Order: sequence, then structure tokens, then C-alpha cells
Amino acid sequence: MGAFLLWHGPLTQTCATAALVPPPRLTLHLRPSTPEAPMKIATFNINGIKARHPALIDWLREAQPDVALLQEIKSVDEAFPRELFEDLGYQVETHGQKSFNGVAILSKLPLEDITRGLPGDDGDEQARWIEATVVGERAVRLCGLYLPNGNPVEFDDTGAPIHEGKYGYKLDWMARMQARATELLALEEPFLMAGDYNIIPQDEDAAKPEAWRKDALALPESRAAFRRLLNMGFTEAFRARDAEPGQYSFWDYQAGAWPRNNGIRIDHLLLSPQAADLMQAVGIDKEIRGRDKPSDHVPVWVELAA
DNA sequence: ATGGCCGGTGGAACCGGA
Repeated sequence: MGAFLLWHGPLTQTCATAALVPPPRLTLHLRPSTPEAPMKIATFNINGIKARHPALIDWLREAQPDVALLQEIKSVDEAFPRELFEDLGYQVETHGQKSFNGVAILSKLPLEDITRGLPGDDGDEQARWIEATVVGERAVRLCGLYLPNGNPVEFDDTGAPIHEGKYGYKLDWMARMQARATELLALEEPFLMAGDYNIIPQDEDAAKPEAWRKDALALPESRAAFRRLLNMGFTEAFRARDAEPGQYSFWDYQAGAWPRNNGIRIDHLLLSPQAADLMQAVGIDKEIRGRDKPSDHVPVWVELAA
């Protein structure tokens, strides 16, 4: 009713009511006649390409991302079933290893300047980082990442976590990632770093935050390292657009975590300032967690203006 | 209500995951 009255009224509506009112038709004529479609970029930890390719293909057909950054392909490059995705119109770039880890980029738009591996440690054999530039209406640098889990964590006599072993590797890896982010930020161009961060940023990102207090995914040192990235000027796409707690991207296979909605939000897209300015929409494709033979993660995506 | 898994490797259990 209010909307009906304001529709005919002068342009004196308040900010509070403006959101309820359809935009005046006139604005349609001020837009470009044929606006370019946004670029949809998703991250998805698939937990094994061999087991997941049917479900992955179903999701690609439905969600129609322009780019999918994949983690845990658990495959060497030669064994990745690239033809399945090329047949859907995707360029396929992989950085795999035997049995574990492994990342990949699928893109319907051309990819250029592909690099594999996170700089900063020539002795690191784990396949967790891949970069490429996707060329659409504009060029966007993409970093696909599978950040180390970091468990188990050992603690000293004072209860402080010891920065050794798997947890030390996680923190060292995050420092290397920050160094790479510093290089890319200096270019002042649109880019993003997306993947399985294995970081629960805040308590509101876990159904049972108390269960994660001494876990590498939520320890203060882990969260601080993630915040250091954000404080460089990145925008965490999902949280920037959706303030509701209790939204997750991972549900363990064990203990009925999915039917109980005992989830955590650990898959993130960090946008450079120039990319954040282009952000139009974000989402989590939660529904596919309930399908047959699902990954324990679900896709998280962002749309950037063309 | 309670307890509960899955993928890869390799060909039986075990590792790794989160």
C-alpha cells in the first residue's frame, strides 16, 4: 500500500521506505541497452575427482559458473578426466599430485599466464596453489588455494600451541600466502584468492564453536593470520554481503553432521579492492550437500560485474 | 534418542581429512 502511494509521489521518500519501492521505470532507460553478464566464479572442494566427477558435472550444468576453482582433486594431472569438462566448454588447468591435495581451475573464458605452486619454499611438495588470469570483458587474476588443515596441534606446558609439525606448516604457508598477496596487491588490479582456507573466521561460522577451541581451524593464531590477510584490504565476499550467522560450507561425513546442520564455514573468496568494487552477488550452494555421493564441502561463489 | 564417514591406495588395512 505504501509502495502504491509512493509510486505516484514526488522524489521525497525516506531511505527507510525507499528499499520497499520499485525503482522508477525511467531508470531502465538510463542503463546500457545490453549490459554484459557478470562473471561467476566459484570455489569447490570436491574431495576426489574420480569419485566426484558425476556430481561435479551435475552442479556445473545447473550453476553455470564461468570459473570453478577446485580443491582436493586427489589426482595426478595425467589422470584428471579433463575431456569430461572440455566437453562442457571448460578450459582445464590442473596442479595435482598422487593421492592427496591437488587444485584445478575450470574456465569457460580463456586462461592466461598459469602458474603452479605457492612461492616461498622450493622444498614444499604439496600441490595447494594455482594461479591464472581469466580474460573476460576485463582480466581478473585468480588464485586457487587449498590451505593446510594444520591438525593435530601440540601444546606446550602453558597451553600455547607449538608452531611445529602440521600446525607450523599451516602458519608458515599462510605467511607465504601473505607475501604473495602483497605482490599482487601492489599491481592494483582486480584479483581474488579463493578456496578451502581451513579457517573458521569467527564463532558465528560454526554450529558448535566450543568444539573447535583447540583445533587448527579456529585457534587464535589461525584466525589472526586470516585477519592479517583481511587487514591488507581484502574483502571476504560472503561475509561482506551476508551478515547472518550459521551459514556453512562444510559438514563432516561423520556423526550425522549434515542432518544436524553441524557445519562450519571454511571456504572463502577474498577479493582485492579492485575486485570488491565489482562484486554483485554471492552465494553458497548448500543444497548439493544433501545429494547422492556428495563432497563434504559445497560450492561458494561470487559474481563480478563485467 | 543414539551413533554414525569417506576417498585413495591397492588389493587388507591404513592414512588423511576437519
